Amino acid sequence: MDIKKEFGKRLNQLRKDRKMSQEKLAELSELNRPYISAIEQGKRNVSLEVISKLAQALDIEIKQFFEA
Amino acid sequence: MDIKKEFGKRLNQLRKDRKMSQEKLAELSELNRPYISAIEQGKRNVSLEVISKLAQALDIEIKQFFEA
DNA sequence: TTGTAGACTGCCGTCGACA
DNA sequence: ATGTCGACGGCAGTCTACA
Repeated sequence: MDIKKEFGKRLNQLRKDRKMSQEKLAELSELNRPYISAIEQGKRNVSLEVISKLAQALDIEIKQFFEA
Repeated sequence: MDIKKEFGKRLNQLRKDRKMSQEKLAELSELNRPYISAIEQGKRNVSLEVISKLAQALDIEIKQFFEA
Protein backbone atom coordinates (compact mmCIF):
# COMPACT_ATOMS: atom_id res chain seq x y z
CA MET A 1 0.00 0.00 0.00
CA ASP A 2 0.93 3.60 -0.52
CA ILE A 3 3.29 4.86 2.16
CA LYS A 4 1.30 8.02 2.80
CA LYS A 5 -1.88 6.02 3.45
CA GLU A 6 0.01 3.62 5.70
CA PHE A 7 1.42 6.46 7.72
CA GLY A 8 -1.95 8.15 7.98
CA LYS A 9 -3.65 5.00 9.23
CA ARG A 10 -0.94 4.46 11.80
CA LEU A 11 -1.17 8.04 13.01
CA ASN A 12 -4.93 7.78 13.35
CA GLN A 13 -4.55 4.55 15.28
CA LEU A 14 -1.94 5.91 17.67
CA ARG A 15 -3.95 9.06 18.27
CA LYS A 16 -7.14 7.18 19.03
CA ASP A 17 -5.32 4.78 21.33
CA ARG A 18 -4.58 7.86 23.40
CA LYS A 19 -8.15 9.16 23.12
CA MET A 20 -6.73 12.37 21.75
CA SER A 21 -8.57 14.72 19.37
CA GLN A 22 -7.02 16.03 16.13
CA GLU A 23 -7.26 19.44 17.73
CA LYS A 24 -5.20 18.37 20.73
CA LEU A 25 -2.64 16.58 18.57
CA ALA A 26 -2.32 19.68 16.42
CA GLU A 27 -1.66 21.75 19.49
CA LEU A 28 0.94 19.40 20.97
CA SER A 29 2.74 18.91 17.67
CA GLU A 30 2.61 22.60 16.78
CA LEU A 31 0.86 21.83 13.51
CA ASN A 32 -2.64 22.86 12.40
CA ARG A 33 -5.78 20.75 12.61
CA PRO A 34 -6.81 20.62 8.93
CA TYR A 35 -3.31 19.43 8.14
CA ILE A 36 -3.51 16.61 10.69
CA SER A 37 -6.82 15.61 9.11
CA ALA A 38 -5.28 15.41 5.65
CA ILE A 39 -2.27 13.45 6.90
CA GLU A 40 -4.49 10.82 8.52
CA GLN A 41 -6.28 10.36 5.21
CA GLY A 42 -2.99 9.75 3.43
CA LYS A 43 -3.31 12.88 1.35
CA ARG A 44 -0.04 14.49 2.39
CA ASN A 45 3.59 13.60 1.90
CA VAL A 46 4.87 14.68 5.31
CA SER A 47 8.46 15.64 6.04
CA LEU A 48 10.94 14.31 8.57
CA GLU A 49 10.42 17.30 10.83
CA VAL A 50 6.67 16.82 10.85
CA ILE A 51 7.11 13.11 11.60
CA SER A 52 9.41 14.09 14.45
CA LYS A 53 6.93 16.59 15.86
CA LEU A 54 4.11 14.05 15.71
CA ALA A 55 6.24 11.46 17.50
CA GLN A 56 7.01 13.94 20.26
CA ALA A 57 3.35 14.87 20.60
CA LEU A 58 2.37 11.22 20.92
CA ASP A 59 5.31 10.50 23.19
CA ILE A 60 6.66 7.72 21.02
CA GLU A 61 9.82 7.04 19.04
CA ILE A 62 9.74 7.62 15.31
CA LYS A 63 10.30 3.96 14.50
CA GLN A 64 6.96 3.11 16.12
CA PHE A 65 5.23 4.75 13.19
CA PHE A 66 6.76 2.09 10.98
CA GLU A 67 6.14 -0.97 13.12
CA ALA A 68 3.02 -3.10 12.96
CA MET B 1 20.56 16.14 17.93
CA ASP B 2 18.65 17.56 14.99
CA ILE B 3 16.54 14.93 13.25
CA LYS B 4 17.80 15.85 9.79
CA LYS B 5 21.42 15.36 10.87
CA GLU B 6 20.57 12.09 12.56
CA PHE B 7 18.87 10.81 9.45
CA GLY B 8 21.75 11.94 7.26
CA LYS B 9 24.33 10.16 9.40
CA ARG B 10 22.28 6.99 9.39
CA LEU B 11 21.85 7.09 5.63
CA ASN B 12 25.59 7.61 5.13
CA GLN B 13 26.31 4.70 7.44
CA LEU B 14 23.90 2.34 5.73
CA ARG B 15 25.16 3.30 2.30
CA LYS B 16 28.80 2.77 3.22
CA ASP B 17 28.01 -0.55 4.88
CA ARG B 18 26.92 -1.64 1.42
CA LYS B 19 29.99 -0.08 -0.26
CA MET B 20 27.63 1.87 -2.46
CA SER B 21 28.42 5.26 -4.04
CA GLN B 22 26.08 8.24 -3.81
CA GLU B 23 25.74 7.94 -7.56
CA LYS B 24 24.55 4.35 -7.33
CA LEU B 25 22.17 5.13 -4.48
CA ALA B 26 20.75 8.03 -6.47
CA GLU B 27 20.14 5.72 -9.40
CA LEU B 28 18.47 2.98 -7.35
CA SER B 29 16.31 5.41 -5.39
CA GLU B 30 15.39 7.44 -8.47
CA LEU B 31 16.70 10.61 -6.86
CA ASN B 32 19.59 12.80 -7.98
CA ARG B 33 23.13 12.67 -6.63
CA PRO B 34 23.54 16.24 -5.34
CA TYR B 35 20.36 15.74 -3.38
CA ILE B 36 21.67 12.54 -1.75
CA SER B 37 24.79 14.47 -0.80
CA ALA B 38 22.78 17.21 0.90
CA ILE B 39 20.59 14.70 2.73
CA GLU B 40 23.62 12.91 4.19
CA GLN B 41 24.87 16.22 5.53
CA GLY B 42 21.59 16.86 7.28
CA LYS B 43 20.79 19.86 5.12
CA ARG B 44 17.47 18.64 3.80
CA ASN B 45 14.11 17.93 5.37
CA VAL B 46 13.19 14.85 3.36
CA SER B 47 9.65 13.61 2.81
CA LEU B 48 8.02 10.27 3.52
CA GLU B 49 8.18 9.28 -0.14
CA VAL B 50 11.89 10.03 -0.33
CA ILE B 51 12.48 8.04 2.86
CA SER B 52 10.53 5.19 1.31
CA LYS B 53 12.54 5.30 -1.90
CA LEU B 54 15.82 5.30 0.01
CA ALA B 55 14.71 2.31 2.08
CA GLN B 56 13.85 0.39 -1.08
CA ALA B 57 17.17 1.27 -2.66
CA LEU B 58 19.04 0.04 0.41
CA ASP B 59 16.76 -2.99 0.71
CA ILE B 60 15.77 -2.22 4.27
CA GLU B 61 12.58 -1.38 6.13
CA ILE B 62 11.90 2.24 6.96
CA LYS B 63 12.10 1.65 10.69
CA GLN B 64 15.76 0.68 10.35
CA PHE B 65 16.54 4.32 9.62
CA PHE B 66 15.36 5.10 13.12
CA GLU B 67 17.03 2.32 15.03
CA ALA B 68 20.51 2.56 16.53
C1' DT C 1 33.76 10.21 -5.87
C1' DT C 2 31.76 13.94 -3.40
C1' DG C 3 30.41 18.96 -2.28
C1' DT C 4 28.46 23.04 -3.90
C1' DA C 5 25.95 26.60 -6.62
C1' DG C 6 22.00 28.60 -9.12
C1' DA C 7 17.66 28.44 -11.23
C1' DC C 8 13.43 26.24 -11.70
C1' DT C 9 8.63 23.83 -10.74
C1' DG C 10 5.63 21.84 -7.73
C1' DC C 11 4.00 20.95 -3.30
C1' DC C 12 4.40 21.25 1.87
C1' DG C 13 2.53 23.48 5.74
C1' DT C 14 -0.39 27.66 7.34
C1' DC C 15 -4.61 29.94 8.13
C1' DG C 16 -9.63 31.36 8.19
C1' DA C 17 -14.00 29.79 7.19
C1' DC C 18 -17.92 26.72 6.50
C1' DA C 19 -20.40 22.42 6.79
C1' DA D 1 -14.92 16.60 16.60
C1' DT D 2 -13.72 16.18 11.71
C1' DG D 3 -13.48 17.12 6.51
C1' DT D 4 -12.83 20.45 3.03
C1' DC D 5 -11.82 24.64 0.50
C1' DG D 6 -8.80 28.52 -1.33
C1' DA D 7 -5.00 31.41 -1.04
C1' DC D 8 -0.33 32.04 0.26
C1' DG D 9 4.97 31.89 1.24
C1' DG D 10 8.61 29.05 1.56
C1' DC D 11 11.08 25.06 0.60
C1' DA D 12 11.51 20.14 -1.35
C1' DG D 13 13.39 17.90 -5.15
C1' DT D 14 15.46 18.52 -10.13
C1' DC D 15 19.11 19.52 -13.23
C1' DT D 16 23.55 21.27 -15.17
C1' DA D 17 28.02 22.51 -14.21
C1' DC D 18 32.40 23.12 -11.81
C1' DA D 19 35.87 22.15 -8.25
